[in-house]
Amino acid sequence: MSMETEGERLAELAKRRGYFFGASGAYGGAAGFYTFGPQGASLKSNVEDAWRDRFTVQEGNFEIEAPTIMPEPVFEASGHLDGFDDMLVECPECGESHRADHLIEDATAIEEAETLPIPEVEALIADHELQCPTCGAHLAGESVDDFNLMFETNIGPGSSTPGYLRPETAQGIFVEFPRIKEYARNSLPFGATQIGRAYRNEISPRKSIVRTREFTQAELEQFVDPERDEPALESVADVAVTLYPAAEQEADDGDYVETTVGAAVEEGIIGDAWIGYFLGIAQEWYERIGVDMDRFRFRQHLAGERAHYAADCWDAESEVDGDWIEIAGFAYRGDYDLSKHSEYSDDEFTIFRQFDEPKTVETAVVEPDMSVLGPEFGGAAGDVKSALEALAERDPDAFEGKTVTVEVDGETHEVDVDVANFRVETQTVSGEHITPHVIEPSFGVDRTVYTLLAHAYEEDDVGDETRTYLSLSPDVAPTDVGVFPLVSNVERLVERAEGLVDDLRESGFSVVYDDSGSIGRRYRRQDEVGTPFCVTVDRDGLEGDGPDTVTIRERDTARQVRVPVDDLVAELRAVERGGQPFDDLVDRYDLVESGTDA
RNA sequence: GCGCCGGUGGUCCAGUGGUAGGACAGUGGCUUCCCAAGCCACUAGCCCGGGUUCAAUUCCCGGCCGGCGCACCA
Repeated sequence: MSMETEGERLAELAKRRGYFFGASGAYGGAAGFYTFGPQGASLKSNVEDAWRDRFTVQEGNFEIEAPTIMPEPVFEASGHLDGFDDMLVECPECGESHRADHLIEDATAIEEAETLPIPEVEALIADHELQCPTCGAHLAGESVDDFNLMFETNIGPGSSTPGYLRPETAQGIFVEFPRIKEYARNSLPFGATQIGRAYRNEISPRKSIVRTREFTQAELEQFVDPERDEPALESVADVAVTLYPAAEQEADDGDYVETTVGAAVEEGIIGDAWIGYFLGIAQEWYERIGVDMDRFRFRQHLAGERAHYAADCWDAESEVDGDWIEIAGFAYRGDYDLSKHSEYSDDEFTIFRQFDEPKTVETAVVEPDMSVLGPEFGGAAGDVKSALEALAERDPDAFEGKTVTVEVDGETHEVDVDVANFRVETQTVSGEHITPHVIEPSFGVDRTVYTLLAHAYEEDDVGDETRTYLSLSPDVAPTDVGVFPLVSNVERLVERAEGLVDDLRESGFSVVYDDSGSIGRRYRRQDEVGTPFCVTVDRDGLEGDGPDTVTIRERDTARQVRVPVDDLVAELRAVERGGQPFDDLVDRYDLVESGTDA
């Protein structure tokens, strides 16, 4: 085994074989941007399809596609605008970065230091002789850098309508909640999904496609009634998972907890049943698409690591080169997002929930006689009315007497109770508006692709040389099958092979035809890009007594079986899509001896 | 953003103050009935800008890109 890392081997193969490579290379490149080549684009698309099938279709959820650019108020509401506009100053002594605006707010009477221009912030640091909170070194003279992790743009001409490239796909779902809930016929629970690009102007993109400035997320926002809705936990209760709970991470001898989803929820290791449910189906999904489950875990966020709104949060992590990569996050976000958008926008982000039994409530109401209030209070009449309504709700007893007193703009006004038209009404209330809670499984598609490639990378020693192959799952492999004539100088073999290519493509397979060089070379090419099966047309198959046959070769073991041409599509379909093991073909058909072992 | 290291055909590397060589890959041809075989021919490269110099891929400075460490990852 060579000294280079998995990541380095992978990067080399990815460039050479068209999986992914740094983008815009002809112009020197741009850090943090990658192009997926023909193989990579196909693999990624297959991963997205597999995700869509599991998390949208199988769950009965709704997929949407929102814009990648949204106007500024969206991000004011979501909190991203504040969270991204950090002014950082780095300590010259200890290297620690600190929020410059916070330092100033702590040391002065200034409250919104964040809004100050940078030169002024630098001046304030010098004037007040601010020191590094970590080591006490003086920060005067250090430059203050503005870190805005969102890409900003202008919507339309001019700069009057600022917009931002979304830093996560989630906001697209939250913002459109009022529409989506109509589509869901105003009933909880329901889930909305989105697969799309998100953008973060990372300070320092790293590690190949693991941390980029433009990436693809697959997110599910599960909207639930926190008091009534429960997940179908029993369907995943027996799923075995490797958990790394916060308590174990903090313990000196902390270890993984090997358990089942059901037990973990039961024992409170997983704090919420919905989170448990999604960990369960995610576990099964990752396994199906080819993540090595010996290099996979669910890690709970530490208390300090969680976003302030998240009650419980787990990450799915995969191991590559000894590092754990976050490939998905599962957060219980409560009503945080919808409440914020309710507050900031003109729409209601609530669902009407009917009571089991209609309730009878007594409500204090006022219906002021405006024909009296108008002449009496003039321009203030409207405010007086509002004040009366507010008072009735707050303190019905205030209307006990003959007159009632309200205060408007510091002036006291007295109104006859009769004019206010106060009364207590008995109303039947059949339900209430609630803000749904949100459970958010959020998947990083690029990181998943990276994990699949890293975990699929295999090397076999064959004689003196090394056979490299990607043991990709047939579910996601870019090419389903390679088709070759055993030799290219026999016309019959070429024609039959080309005919099979057409047949297989018509049957929905992604097929590569290759007749160049030796057969071994062609097998190796397909091995290296992870094509699970190769079909070879040879003379023996056309000259036998019985029906014509071809061979099917399995990538990982290089075993071959000879199957009748007429059964080829059906057999390939079974091993490609149906999850039927190749062993089954080996049992039923003749094994073909090959010249060398593999 | 800071520090260290690096950047030569598609990929991986060697090398040089007088513009470059290998391996693998690729293309065409010959050969070839099962695992990167062989033969012939071919394609294809010094990251960008500035400086020093008669001359820079080579030396110097800056940038860009990449790797690692620190910070950042809401």
